Amino acid sequence: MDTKEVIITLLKSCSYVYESLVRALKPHGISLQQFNVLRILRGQKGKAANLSTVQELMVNKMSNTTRLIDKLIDKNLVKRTICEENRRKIELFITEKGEGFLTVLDPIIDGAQEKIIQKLKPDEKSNLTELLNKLLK
Amino acid sequence: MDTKEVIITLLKSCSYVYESLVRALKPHGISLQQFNVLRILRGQKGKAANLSTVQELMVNKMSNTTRLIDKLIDKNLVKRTICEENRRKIELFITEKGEGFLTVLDPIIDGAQEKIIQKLKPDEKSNLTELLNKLLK
DNA sequence: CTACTATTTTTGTATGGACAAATATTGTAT
DNA sequence: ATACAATATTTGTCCATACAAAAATAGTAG
Repeated sequence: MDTKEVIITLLKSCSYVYESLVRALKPHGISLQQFNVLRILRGQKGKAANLSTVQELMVNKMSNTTRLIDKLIDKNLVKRTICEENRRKIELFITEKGEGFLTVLDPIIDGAQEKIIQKLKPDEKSNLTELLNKLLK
Repeated sequence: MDTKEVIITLLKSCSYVYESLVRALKPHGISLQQFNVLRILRGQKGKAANLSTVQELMVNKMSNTTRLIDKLIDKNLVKRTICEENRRKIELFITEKGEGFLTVLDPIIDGAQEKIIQKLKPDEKSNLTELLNKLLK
C-alpha cells in the first residue's frame, strides 16, 4: 500500500466531511467555526469561558478567536465581559438567542454527520476510529 | 459507535496530517497549496496546463487559483503565457527554478508522509484507505 | 513605588478559500 | 454584421488561518 495514496485519501475524506458540514450550516448563515465556538460555550453550562479555554477545545487551533467571537457578538449569540478577578481575561457566555439557535442547528448537523457515516457498518465505524487514533498517537 | 466520535476523529486526523505537511514545507518558504500546484505542473511534463486543468487536479477545489499562481510567478517558479489558439486560455509551465525547487522538496514531503503513516502496518494502511473510500462514495 | 517578567487578549499583515460579478474571447444563430 | 450564449480567467468581497507584534493587566523583586 502506497503511503501517498493513504494520505491523499485521508485529505480528500476530510475535505468531503468538512464541506458537507459547511453546506448544511450555510443556509442558516453561520460558519462551521462559529458553530463550534457556540457549542463549546453551551458546553460550559453557564460557567464563563475565557478565550484560551475556547481555543483549547477547538478542533482547529485558531489564533484569532477574538475576531470569530466578534462576529458572534454582532449577531447577539454570544456575550463578552471582562473578568473582575483578573482583568486580562474575558468571560464568554452563550446568550439565550445563541441557545435557541443551536437548538435549530443541532438536528441539522446531526443529520449531515449521520448521512456521511451511514455508509459504514457499526464495526467499520469503530475500525475506522481505531485506525485514525493510531495516526494521532 | 457514536457517529460524532468518528467524525471528530476524522477531522482531527486531517488537521494533523495537514499541519505536518505545512510544517515540513514552512522552512522552505512555500505553502502546501503552492507546492501542490507546482507538482501538478511538473506532472504535465512540458505540456501546457491551463487554469481549469490545475483546478481539477487539486485536492481542494479552489476558486482563486489565479492569485495562488501569481505568487508562484513572483517567485519565478512558474511561467504564464496566453494561449495563441484560444486567447481566453492561459498556458502554465513550471520553470527550471521550479523543477529544481521540487527536487529539494520531494524528499521532505515524502519523509513527512512516511513519518505519519509508519504508525500503521501494511494491512492497516489498506484497511484505512478502503474504509475512507467508502465514505467518499 | 519602579522595573521586570509573565499572562491574556487584541491587532496587523499576509495567505488561502468560497462565491459572485466583471472581463475577455470564442462560437453560433439570425 | 449584430446579438447572444458559452467558455476561461480575473477581480472584488468577505471569512478563516497563521504568525508576529503590540497592548493591557498582574505578579514579583528590589
